[in-house]
Amino acid sequence: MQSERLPTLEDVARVAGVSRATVSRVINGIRNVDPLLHEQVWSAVDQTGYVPNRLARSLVTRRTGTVALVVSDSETHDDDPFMSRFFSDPYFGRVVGGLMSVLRPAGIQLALQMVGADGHRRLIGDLRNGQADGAVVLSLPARDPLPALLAEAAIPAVLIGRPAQPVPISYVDLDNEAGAALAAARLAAHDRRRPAIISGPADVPASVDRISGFRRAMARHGHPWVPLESGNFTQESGEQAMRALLAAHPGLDAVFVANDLMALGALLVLRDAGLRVPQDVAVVGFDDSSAAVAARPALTTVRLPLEDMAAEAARMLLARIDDPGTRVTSVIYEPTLVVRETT
Amino acid sequence: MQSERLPTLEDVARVAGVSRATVSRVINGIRNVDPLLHEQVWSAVDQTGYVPNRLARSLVTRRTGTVALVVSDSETHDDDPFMSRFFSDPYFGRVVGGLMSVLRPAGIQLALQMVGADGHRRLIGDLRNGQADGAVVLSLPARDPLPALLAEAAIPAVLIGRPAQPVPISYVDLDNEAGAALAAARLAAHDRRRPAIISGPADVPASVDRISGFRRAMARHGHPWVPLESGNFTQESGEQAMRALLAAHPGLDAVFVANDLMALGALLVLRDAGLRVPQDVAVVGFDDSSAAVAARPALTTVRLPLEDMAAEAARMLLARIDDPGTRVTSVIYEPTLVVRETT
DNA sequence: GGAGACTTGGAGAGCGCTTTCCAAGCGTGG
DNA sequence: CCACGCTTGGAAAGCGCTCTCCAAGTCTCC
Repeated sequence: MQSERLPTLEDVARVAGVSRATVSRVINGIRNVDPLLHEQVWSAVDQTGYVPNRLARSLVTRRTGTVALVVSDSETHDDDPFMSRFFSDPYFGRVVGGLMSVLRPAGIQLALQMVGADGHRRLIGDLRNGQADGAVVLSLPARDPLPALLAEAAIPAVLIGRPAQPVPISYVDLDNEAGAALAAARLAAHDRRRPAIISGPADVPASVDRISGFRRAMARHGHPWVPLESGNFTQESGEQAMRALLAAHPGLDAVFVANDLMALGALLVLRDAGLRVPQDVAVVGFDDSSAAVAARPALTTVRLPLEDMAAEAARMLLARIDDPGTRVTSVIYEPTLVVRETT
Repeated sequence: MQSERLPTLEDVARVAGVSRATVSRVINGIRNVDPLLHEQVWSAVDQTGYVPNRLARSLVTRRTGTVALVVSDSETHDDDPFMSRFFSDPYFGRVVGGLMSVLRPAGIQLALQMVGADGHRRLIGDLRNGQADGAVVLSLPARDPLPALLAEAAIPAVLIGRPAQPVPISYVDLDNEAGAALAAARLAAHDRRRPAIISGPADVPASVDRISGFRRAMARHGHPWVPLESGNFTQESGEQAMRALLAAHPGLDAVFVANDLMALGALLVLRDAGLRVPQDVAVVGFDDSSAAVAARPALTTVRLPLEDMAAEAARMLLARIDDPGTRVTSVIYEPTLVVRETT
């Protein structure tokens, strides 16, 4: 890597018999260059095997051709195993896939940035002086100061998921309330009378919305109150919640679970309890992740088009980078219900 | 982001009343600086809110503090949906998690690089002139030219998974043969007499080893030949393979499946065919991914300690970056069998 | 045929940082 | 008391690139 010196613009210029500036013009596709020289330069580039040095270029253009995927988790620390759990969750992969689908064709790199309780200041600093042109933020904890800091520093950024406190930053999200209502409607239509909820953490916006959406819709269908047990989006927590629910409300005949992984856990517990799904208890999940298809019985679930959302976030970010004057906007996706075997 | 100019070394120097060089020394922790000045400099840093510009620093030091995670897939193109499938596979997340566990404490960034059929040359160029200090390579296709190119360009790199052709590059891998043998032993011990294999693509080294390891071990146990059907590591392909196997060998009583996702598919098909697992047919998977625990019945599987492997790869890479003279070495992990309900 | 407008190439000044080289300041021993 | 060696700070030369100026050359039109 450091062995012999790599060819530079200067070298190309020498071989082509022109000045550095001319080579730069040709390479960056600026007109006003004699076709003949144009030709000469390219052949010199071939000859020398020249590749522009991105660092040097970025230093002057103030553009890196990189965006950061910031995974913010101000509540845990570096040695916390939570992070690895997060990465193996399908959620992370879907987001990366979605981002890549628009970033890659645009020739933009994705840099992964994790930031814990302390790193905020540092992150902002790095971002500001050219680590990346902008950031897509996956903000995990409820009261994360990061979105506000980003807005304040005027760093182009797009959040995936609505921030807990209103902040002047663009975001993409799903209409979680509507999604939950969809689930409720399905359950009510099949005449379930004793529904329950397994929710996510009580302080995450998405979680809150799913709960209120479900409860509100159920109220409309004549069930003013729905018991709730909350988990943390892992399969294991889903199992625990299901057990607790079963103990407290043995007669329940429907469960709305705030994500598929927890629903998977719930399914296992129901099975172990000798309850048939969907005959005895109907289950609706949320996300439509690969887990939903893999589940037995296959899970009816609210589709969260995460890949599309991430792709849209990437597009919004790119637009904002191109023109910082772009207005702060948010895109809310409409959920759909994917009916499979558990309802 | 571009609004007002960020403080530079120069600014700090002015505030502290010393020269640029001195500030640089203090910041980079070089001795030989009067404690008094030392103090003054740091307070000036605080005062100005100075953050060193990584780009400028990298340009001169030739160190970026970034390593690339290269996902190489020379056989598909940009618009191929294969990639998104890959990202949602737990495999990707586990690797990222493992890498991060050592990179993050070391203060090193991870940049995601995807490279398709054409991008090799460009990638090498970018890597050579300082996109990253080194690369961890996830090489998907069988005859990928990338490892050889990296070796030739003398770029610090570590592969995850043995390359198809021998190449002078370090790698981490699992002893796939031994893993398959473990599965075979388990099956034989439970007196299964009609085993079958669902393998991965025939040209991927890991796949080949798992097949030969299983067959060899089974031969030792008195089953000289084992029928095989191959898939592509997706759940769906697992289903297809299982169906084909069932059609061709209705009497089979054991299946060794080359990864958990395909095993999940196999399980579903067996269930639909009215076969009980493990009573009628025993199933052993490979990977010990989250899918194995989620499966019903829970999947007996060969554990692939991917997080550990990725972490080790990161450590090896870091060592090699620090001292390019480090010898090319490979670390082979020993597999273990995780017994659950399917055997 | 010459002045003005336009095209095209080159010189050079940085972008923000590190690091070598040098000079000044200090203490010591002869 | 002066020569010598050591410590410590500063000046300046780049790292590889872009891009603004400016000069030279070409063309057009009166």
